[in-house]
Amino acid sequence: MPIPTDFSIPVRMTAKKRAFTQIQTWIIDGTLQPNEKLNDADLAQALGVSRTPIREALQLLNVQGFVEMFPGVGTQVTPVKKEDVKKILPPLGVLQALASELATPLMTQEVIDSLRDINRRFAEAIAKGDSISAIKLDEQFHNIIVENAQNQYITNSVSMLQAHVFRLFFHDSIIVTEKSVDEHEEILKAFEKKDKAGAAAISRTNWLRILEMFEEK
Amino acid sequence: MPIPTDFSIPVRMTAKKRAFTQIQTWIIDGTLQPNEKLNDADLAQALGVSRTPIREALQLLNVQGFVEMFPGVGTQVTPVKKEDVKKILPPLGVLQALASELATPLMTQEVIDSLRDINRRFAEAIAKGDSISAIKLDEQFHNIIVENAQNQYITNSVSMLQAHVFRLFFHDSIIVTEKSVDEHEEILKAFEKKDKAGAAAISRTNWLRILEMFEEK
DNA sequence: AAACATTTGTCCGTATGTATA
DNA sequence: ATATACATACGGACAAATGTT
Repeated sequence: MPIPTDFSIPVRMTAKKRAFTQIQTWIIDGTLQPNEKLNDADLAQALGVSRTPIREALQLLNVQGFVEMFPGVGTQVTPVKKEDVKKILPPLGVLQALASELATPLMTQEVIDSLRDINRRFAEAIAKGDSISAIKLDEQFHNIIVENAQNQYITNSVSMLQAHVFRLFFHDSIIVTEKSVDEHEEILKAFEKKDKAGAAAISRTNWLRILEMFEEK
Repeated sequence: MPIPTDFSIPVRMTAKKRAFTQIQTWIIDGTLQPNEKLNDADLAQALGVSRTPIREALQLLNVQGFVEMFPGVGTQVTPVKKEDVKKILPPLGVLQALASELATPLMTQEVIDSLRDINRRFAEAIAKGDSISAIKLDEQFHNIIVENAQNQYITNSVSMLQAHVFRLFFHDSIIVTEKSVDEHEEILKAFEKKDKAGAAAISRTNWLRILEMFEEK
């Protein structure tokens, strides 16, 4: 298992946190392939730390579903099937819809304006065919809505699911289309009209449409 | 006679798992009070193990939101405010509704019958004023539905949220009422009619009603 | 301001369990 | 079946960071 050495080390972090972030990044971007065996001693050497923080990081990644641990046998990157997107998007959709609903009365014009700006850059990224940037901007757009719902339980659940979606997008080159741009704008208009139900409905549609696109392929 | 292979399921009871289960139980039932400081050395001695499995257990509990960790400073039981129930029930409600929707076409009459039996015992517990049993049966009822939705991402999110609900119910003696019994029966009838939308709607109502009850107090 | 006390974070050695020859 | 190799689980000691006197 060749472990890359070209990673940047953010300062002021514990070894555990560094290991967690780095390994998660490697799993999401495919550096560590699905089903790849994870040897804590090797990872420890690659990251220049001992096995303890690696073990702890792997356990957290296990809880989040990125690695599978078989006690006494081994640890490996969770295999990801393309079809998993069909299982992730429905719960993510209903949670995002709920977030939009709860965020509606709390939305200020400033936040809406900044969302509109992100959506503009999102449209540009799509026009340029820059899928990676587009996905990141899409994620950012929805994250801001979730934050404004001011509900930590929703934030936690969503962030976990979104990390998996991100990984799937990366692996299977799922593309977000121009249609999302219009839907985002519709969500913003619903916010401006304080239309809770509308914001929720469009949010859910926005996520489930990706699912439809996927099933057409 | 062939020897069954599903008897060795009792996964090796590791010290970490024991510590995790015990500490979580203590937090949920109030033995460990909100904001109480958790010293890993003390816990290690109390459970007769070293600090390592305690530390690992605390980190898992942290991910689930039961303890807060301040790096280099200390670890404490997450404070719970009664009002948190208002934040937990909405996401739990939409996820349970989604689970009901997805489970509808997969429901067999056998499962529905067993749910009806649980609901009967649920009604008995309420009639006897046995709130603890009632809550547990209510949880069991909904868990079976979630399992039958066959979506691991939903199962994970729900189980995390439900653990917190359980803790709140314990602390604040929130009571489930007879009305839930009828709603459960309505959900079962929707299953039998293969009415996805109906099952989802009633499921969500069932959870949000608890919220209304709470706000009336 | 500086040294102390306490607690957390990390390292590494060892024991235990698992799979394979 | 036994032995061997290997990976994990745990324990105990040291180092670093924080709050306090």
